[in-house]
Amino acid sequence: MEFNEHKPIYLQIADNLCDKILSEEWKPEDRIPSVRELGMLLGVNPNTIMRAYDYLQSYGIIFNKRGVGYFISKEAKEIIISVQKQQFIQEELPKILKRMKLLGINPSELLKNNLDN
Amino acid sequence: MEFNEHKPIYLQIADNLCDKILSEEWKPEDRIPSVRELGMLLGVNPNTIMRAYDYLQSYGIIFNKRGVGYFISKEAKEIIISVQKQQFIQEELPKILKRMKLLGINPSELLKNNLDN
Amino acid sequence: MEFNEHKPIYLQIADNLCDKILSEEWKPEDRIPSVRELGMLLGVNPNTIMRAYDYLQSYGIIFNKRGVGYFISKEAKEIIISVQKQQFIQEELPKILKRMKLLGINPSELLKNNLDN
Amino acid sequence: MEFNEHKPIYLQIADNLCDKILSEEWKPEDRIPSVRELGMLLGVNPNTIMRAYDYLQSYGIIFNKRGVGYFISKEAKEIIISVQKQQFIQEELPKILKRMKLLGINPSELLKNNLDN
DNA sequence: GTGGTCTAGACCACC
DNA sequence: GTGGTCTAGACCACA
Repeated sequence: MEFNEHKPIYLQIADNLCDKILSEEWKPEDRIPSVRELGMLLGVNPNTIMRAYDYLQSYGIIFNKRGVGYFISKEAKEIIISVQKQQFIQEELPKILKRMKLLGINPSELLKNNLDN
Repeated sequence: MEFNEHKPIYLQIADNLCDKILSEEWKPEDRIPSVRELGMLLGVNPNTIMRAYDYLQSYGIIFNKRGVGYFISKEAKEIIISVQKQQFIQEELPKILKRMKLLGINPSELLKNNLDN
Repeated sequence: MEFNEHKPIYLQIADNLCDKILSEEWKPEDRIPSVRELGMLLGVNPNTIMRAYDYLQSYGIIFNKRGVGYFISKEAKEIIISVQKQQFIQEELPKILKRMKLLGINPSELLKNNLDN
Repeated sequence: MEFNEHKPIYLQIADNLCDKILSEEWKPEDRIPSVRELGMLLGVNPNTIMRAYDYLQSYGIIFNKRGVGYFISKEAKEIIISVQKQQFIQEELPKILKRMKLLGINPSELLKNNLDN
């Protein structure tokens, strides 16, 4: 895994996990790697992994069984979608459309070329 | 003006000015507010405004008359468009579309509801 | 059984057993569940149950017959009361009252509504 | 400030700040000490202070002005009271009363001796 | 100056 | 073995 320059690593790790949940690579009740394991794997300090897990737990996306590890929660996928979808549609989309308008980019035309991806 | 959590304030201020240039609220040769004025207005440290102006000046979007103030350059609009357009299409758009896919948002449908804005 | 966030599970299990002794759901000479049984029942590692039993045994609340199991001791109830009562009154109560004061909760009023439980 | 053995330092620091807000030693819009300052003052690592501040910010009790510092939010007091009061009454109080009953402590009598504090 | 992130490494309680 | 907390110290971007 390679990290983007300007976004905190722990958030990138969290996002990555969310993507894997959305794509169902990780499913509810799955145990995710321990902070140490994943730290080794990614070449990152366990504390940083911890922070990512903390972040996800605060949203109810993962949960902890004490002394055992972290697990994907049952509602993980719905939570992620609802949080991100709402944020995307209410906050980001208007900005994007406004910006396209200012830049003179026509959304409809654009889509013709990009929908195949 | 409200500031986004994770983006530097000076960039947000610069973006805001660009938007006003694109929408022709500011036109070539217009004098923009002094660093102090704008700082007061936005409740922001003048140094931060300075940084935004520096940034815009480095792109040739605004220029400085010593002892007088900052002004919009003649080519401001074209510069902004050329820079932002290619960045938008090449870097941001793919990410946006990928994300919409993951979230199960259909771009074409979305547009029907949003084109009126 | 659900476990509190910040208190060790083994202590919560021990407390729970004490409550059952105080309420006489468990009586002297009763045999309590084996470590394995209770572990299964609570979805908890048997070691954790063991630790709870060890803890209670160290206070003389339960005792072990080798190869047979754990049993409630004759003096269990008195021991629990004497230990917990003084700890409650000397240590916890002052904190509780102080906190209620800060939160603007009036102890006397509260009791009127709660004494029926 | 002295720290309790078994509760995380960062939470004790957060609680302490809450107490000061409740008692109006700190008021809305006040700037609280920087993480470094308070770290020095308490003989604690700045990271630990940071964690306490993070925690409080997540409840909206304090907020950050970037590059400037942390400030008490307008609603700080109400937030603290509502959070703690609800937790106290709904979660802790029933346990306390149940425990007193089991231990044979009479709430009404107790109050007579303690209300003077 | 401020906070924010990250590392390396330690120690601890708990399972 | 697991997570959780803490320290010391570094580096960075931002105001």
